[in-house]
Amino acid sequence: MLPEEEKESMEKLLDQITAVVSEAFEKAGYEKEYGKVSLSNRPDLCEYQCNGAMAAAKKYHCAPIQIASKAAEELKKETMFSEVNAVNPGFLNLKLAPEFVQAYLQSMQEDERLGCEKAENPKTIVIDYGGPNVAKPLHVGHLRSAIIGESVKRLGRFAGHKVIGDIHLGDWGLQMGLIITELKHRKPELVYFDENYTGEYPAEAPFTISELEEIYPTASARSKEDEAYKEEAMQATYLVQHGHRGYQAILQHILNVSVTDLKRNYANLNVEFDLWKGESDAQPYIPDMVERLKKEGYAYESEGALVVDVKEETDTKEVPPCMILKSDGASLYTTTDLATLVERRKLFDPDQVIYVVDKRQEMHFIQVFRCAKKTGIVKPETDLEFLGFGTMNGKDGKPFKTREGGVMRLEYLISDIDEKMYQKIAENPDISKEEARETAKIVGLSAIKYGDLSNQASKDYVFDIDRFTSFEGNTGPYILYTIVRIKSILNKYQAQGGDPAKGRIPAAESESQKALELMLARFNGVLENAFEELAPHKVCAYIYELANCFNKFYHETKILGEENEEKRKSLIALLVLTKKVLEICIDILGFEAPERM
RNA sequence: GUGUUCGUAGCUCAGUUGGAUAGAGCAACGGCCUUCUAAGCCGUGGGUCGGGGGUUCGAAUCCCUUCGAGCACACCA
Repeated sequence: MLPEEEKESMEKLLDQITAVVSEAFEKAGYEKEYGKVSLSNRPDLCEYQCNGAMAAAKKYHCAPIQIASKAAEELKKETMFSEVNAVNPGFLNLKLAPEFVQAYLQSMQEDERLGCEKAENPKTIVIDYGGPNVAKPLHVGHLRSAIIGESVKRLGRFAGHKVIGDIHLGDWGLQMGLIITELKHRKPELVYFDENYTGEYPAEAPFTISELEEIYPTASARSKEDEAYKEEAMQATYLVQHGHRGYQAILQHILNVSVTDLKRNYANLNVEFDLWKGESDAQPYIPDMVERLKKEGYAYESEGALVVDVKEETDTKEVPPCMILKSDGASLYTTTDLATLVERRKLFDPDQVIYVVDKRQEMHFIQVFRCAKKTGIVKPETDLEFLGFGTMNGKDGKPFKTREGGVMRLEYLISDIDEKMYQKIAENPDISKEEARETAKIVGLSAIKYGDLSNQASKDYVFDIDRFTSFEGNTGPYILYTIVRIKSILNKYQAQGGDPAKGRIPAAESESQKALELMLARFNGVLENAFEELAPHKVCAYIYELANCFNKFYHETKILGEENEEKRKSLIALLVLTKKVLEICIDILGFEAPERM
């Protein structure tokens, strides 16, 4: 392999400033640690600030303003800043020179990754998200896991890690027995129920997806009233889990039919999984795992069940033991999750496993994680991460329901929103009906995803269709609208014979342009931080601010109307960069922008 | 009961990990389209950061306490 050309990595803007300020502290006779710089929280006074002098005052027994002033003396020699002020009680207020910002953005523009470094030591990360049950339609409860998980996956990939998304299907347990039982009652003549049948089973499933979606709730309801029926279902569950040929063939049909349907649904959400594994895939790993836990003395019998203690001294509350086998010897949720970790280690040897699941499952994962660590199912250094999300509530603050009080099917929710979006877009007479339909889908998805992702994942949030489809303010459509505006200008520029790729970033000439450029410069830092904290909402907050900055700049600045050709070119370059940053960010959030809207 | 998360404008949410005058959007009111998309921009009003105490130069943020809400507490997933 040829040695790659050594490319100078692009240090984040904040780090560059901090380095210079730290040096100034050192030159002034103070420890450089005090030179940490942060974003200004008083934009009226400065762009960046350093509060270190206040902390240093104690150590050096003098007034903070003196320390700040001395550091400021040093900093005034730097060309990086256009303004350096020490103000009471000891703040150091900084403004960057427009030329410095210009140069920074210029190197960002020339870098394919816009100044984001790839991780030097890429990690292998498995993300467990989605988690739908087969034979049941997706409902709104599945929305958050899919949306958040997808975004975290993309954040990780963009950071240069090897990220594997696993849907982790719920394809094991009583539900399978219920479906088989109901099917047997309805169509006892099927070969799957002929115990003497030894031939090949049909390739065609004996049911469609809509039948399947009806069979399960029917069976589930009946099992709650009919003891014998439930008994039968449990027996069927046992048989399918212990190799009954006909039943396993049905299981395969259920899986195939469901997965086909799920793939279609997730594709509509722009969500993709690398792995379509399920709970059933982990089953083969259970016997050996259980055997080992027993042999090595981790697992013991308690009240008839097989458990592993996972208490820790620092616990502020009782953490019940992690149950490996029920008293009847059957496996359960924890068993499957542990076995899945065994499988994942064998197949991928991940450095990190992230579970994007409802936060109410936290206790379960505490137990699983501790048990996995304690018993060596995962390596000590494997990072097991619980990314719990809150409930999606309706306007009344209670879990989201249909008007009738039932669970809202995801498909219906999406088509509702698409329809409202279509009405709005169809108002534009220049857009054909077909294009309006397409655009409505794209914009609708942005409304749903942005509405979700702009909230902190861990908190409950209110899903208000009216608000999300009104498209004003801090919404996905607002972001898209901003991108579409830029596209429109760039298209016109090209139509006039201009080449958007040609220009160089300008030095800011106005307040609004400076603000826009400073915002663009934060890009790499924001993405890095968002991934570190597994916090897509920080990407949302960033693009919202960026879109605000752009729209203000747009409003004040003639771009195509700029007479000076060189200036016009460089303004276009600034638009191109803004567009790139916005597009990368929305791609990470999992949606895209239309050509017009 | 034990533990845990949370409580910020009428509503929905941020708050850069302890900094200066707590910010957005919606809703309300006012202004800006013969000129690059008005799904936009500019402006006005709206707050005891649930209450109380503490830690310190400095608290929405950390500690204690109290009130209120959600959630979880081994044979479901």
